[in-house]
Amino acid sequence: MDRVQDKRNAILDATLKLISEHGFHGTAMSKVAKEAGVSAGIIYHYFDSKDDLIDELYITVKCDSSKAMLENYDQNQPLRTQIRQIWGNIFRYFIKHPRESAFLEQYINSPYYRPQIDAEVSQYYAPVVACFERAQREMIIKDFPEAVITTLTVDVASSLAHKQAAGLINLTDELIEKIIDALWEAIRQ
Amino acid sequence: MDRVQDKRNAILDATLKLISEHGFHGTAMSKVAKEAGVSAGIIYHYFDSKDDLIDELYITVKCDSSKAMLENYDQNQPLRTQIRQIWGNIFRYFIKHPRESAFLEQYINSPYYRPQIDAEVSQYYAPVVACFERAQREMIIKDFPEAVITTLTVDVASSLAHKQAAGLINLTDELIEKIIDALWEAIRQ
Amino acid sequence: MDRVQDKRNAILDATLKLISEHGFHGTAMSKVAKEAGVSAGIIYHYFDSKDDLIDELYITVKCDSSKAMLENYDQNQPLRTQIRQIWGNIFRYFIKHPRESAFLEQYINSPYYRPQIDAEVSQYYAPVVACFERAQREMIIKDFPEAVITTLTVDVASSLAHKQAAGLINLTDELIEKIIDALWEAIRQ
Amino acid sequence: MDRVQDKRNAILDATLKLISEHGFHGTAMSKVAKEAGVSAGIIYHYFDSKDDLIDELYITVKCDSSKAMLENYDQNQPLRTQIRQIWGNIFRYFIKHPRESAFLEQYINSPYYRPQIDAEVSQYYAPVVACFERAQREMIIKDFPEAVITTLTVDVASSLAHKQAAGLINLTDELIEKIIDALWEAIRQ
DNA sequence: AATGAATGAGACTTCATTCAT
DNA sequence: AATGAATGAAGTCTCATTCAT
Repeated sequence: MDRVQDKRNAILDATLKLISEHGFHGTAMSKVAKEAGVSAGIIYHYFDSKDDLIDELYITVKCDSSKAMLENYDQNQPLRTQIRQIWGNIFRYFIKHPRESAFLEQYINSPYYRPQIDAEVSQYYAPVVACFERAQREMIIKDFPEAVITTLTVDVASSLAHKQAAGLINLTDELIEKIIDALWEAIRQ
Repeated sequence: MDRVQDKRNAILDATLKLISEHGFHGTAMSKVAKEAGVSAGIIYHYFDSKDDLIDELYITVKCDSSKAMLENYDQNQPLRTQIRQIWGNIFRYFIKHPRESAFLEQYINSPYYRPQIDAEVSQYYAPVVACFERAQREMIIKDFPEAVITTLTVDVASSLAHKQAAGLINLTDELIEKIIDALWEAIRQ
Repeated sequence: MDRVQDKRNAILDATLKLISEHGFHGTAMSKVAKEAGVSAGIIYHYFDSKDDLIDELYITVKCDSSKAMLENYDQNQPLRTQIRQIWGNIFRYFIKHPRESAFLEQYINSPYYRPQIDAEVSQYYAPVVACFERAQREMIIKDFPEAVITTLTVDVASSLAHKQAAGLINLTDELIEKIIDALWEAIRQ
Repeated sequence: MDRVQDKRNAILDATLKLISEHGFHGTAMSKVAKEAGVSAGIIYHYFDSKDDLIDELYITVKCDSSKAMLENYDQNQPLRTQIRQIWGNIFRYFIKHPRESAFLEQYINSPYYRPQIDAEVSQYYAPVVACFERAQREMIIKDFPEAVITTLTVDVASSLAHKQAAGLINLTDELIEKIIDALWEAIRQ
């Protein structure tokens, strides 16, 4: 069982590495196999197809990032503190995981992405969504649609992390704090 | 002369349409030719390779969008008005041009993108950059690096337009105004 | 193992046949595949490219012909007998193997040929070279550079075999003997 | 008329240069046009096809080399002197004209070559052939078929010139004299 | 005579997927 | 569960040749 999961994960890791570096098109299944240290054929034992492998990778990364968003999350803190904690987590996650960041951006902007796939991972986001909804009900933040909130949080963080990885910016802790301050000003009421 | 540009543009248009719908990998040169109503071979008369075609399309779209940013731009208005005008232009451009929006996002997040290519189009951005720099010198907006400003303007607008095109959000004029208000709060000093 | 070599050899054989008949340009990879009874893709499992396939074929044929040169070669015989034996072997080889002969001539006179590639097969020629060098040291034959000796042996034989294959000449055993006699007169001291 | 011949010759020259350097396959008609300073279309005004162009080039080069063979040829000299003169001419021609030499070798060893094409140029060879036939009748040289004589003269010279051009040998005047001496020993009776 | 844009067949090569072992 | 040779469709690109101008 464990060994099985190891091999499956090795394949996912190899795929993540190669796609983040060379894109979907630049990532041949044979290269995934070599990078993962397995045979080309066995990938099809764990995944139905290349598309399925990529979808599964998306779900895996999305789950990981969702969990990372809630690190040190404390519902007893003031909502402003909670939201800032989530933001900080998002920023740190993407900066620490440039591969995941690059992969997610590619995936979401590619024809692979179908909104319905997010239904499978929405449960992991639930606490985050709930937190923002509560803040809206309590009129602490503005009444934007969820998609706008996501843009101002996940997408901004991912975009900045991407620029960091490309060397276009140097995101120090201090700068991150300033950006979080700014974003807070944007959504607070 | 005119005819030559017409054919070149027909190829670029076809490429834009197909890539925005089916991605880089899903866009075969033979399909571009068919969509543009030309033979497969002639594409290579106008462009060195598929990569070159895509790079040229990026530059073309980037120029168009840069020009659109400065529509009705009036340097005699207050800086706050100038910046809000630019933002409005960006939002409207991406919403009106979902193909360009989708293409740009795919391009930037793909291995095709190399920061150096932006050097070729930076001149078109110059007035926008100058506007924000002036606002920073006059201490009207916060002293963020340019990349952060770009994220909070172009990237946010592009991301929202993308969600609009996917049906995840309904960007009314009123909502756009509210988002611009919020972003202004984020960067104002 | 054996099967692997079989398939590789089938590809080399098919290439030899087609190139000797239709030239490099007239030999498409798809035709090689059909002639060899394999799929088009598998050729690239055994060879990097068409160029590599052709280079490998050259090395293979060169090795074969080198070995053939030394058939019944006996170092204890007088040097004159040794040299005549080698010449006879060369003539017989090229006449018996018109495909190899035609291929070698095409290859050597094409842009494929780079002198350095012969370094890989020079070891097989070593005994032949050594034999002629000994004959030069013992002042039995003239002191020509190696390239001249090669021309008067391999190249003349190849050229004659080519004409034989084209029906321009009828190389009987008797005529071959006479030509060998003549060549011996040319190089003897 | 003159201008017409100039353009035709420019095309032939360009073809000779490119084929001698890059082979038949590496010589596209568009490159010939560019090298000759003419448009791609006009080539088909002077030649029926690429194959025809190459055949015409062969005939042209063959005529030139045939004429060169007879330079300073004097029927009143002893036959031995006449033959040595021809040989010297051949050697000098090929060494001075490496492009022609390289082209001829490629052509003859390619599927382009059909023995019948030589019928068109045989008239130019006639004096040379006649010279060797006379020498055979007078029993000054051995009674080899014409093809063998050609091999020992034209082919040997061409082969050596080719090696000279490739830097594999240094054909000094002295060495050429020695090779001619050797070849004379080969065919003399 | 001349141009060079245009055509389209066909070349080389890649790669997702299968299957005998 | 695993291998990796094998398939063959499909992709990018080239180029001999044509033709409107």
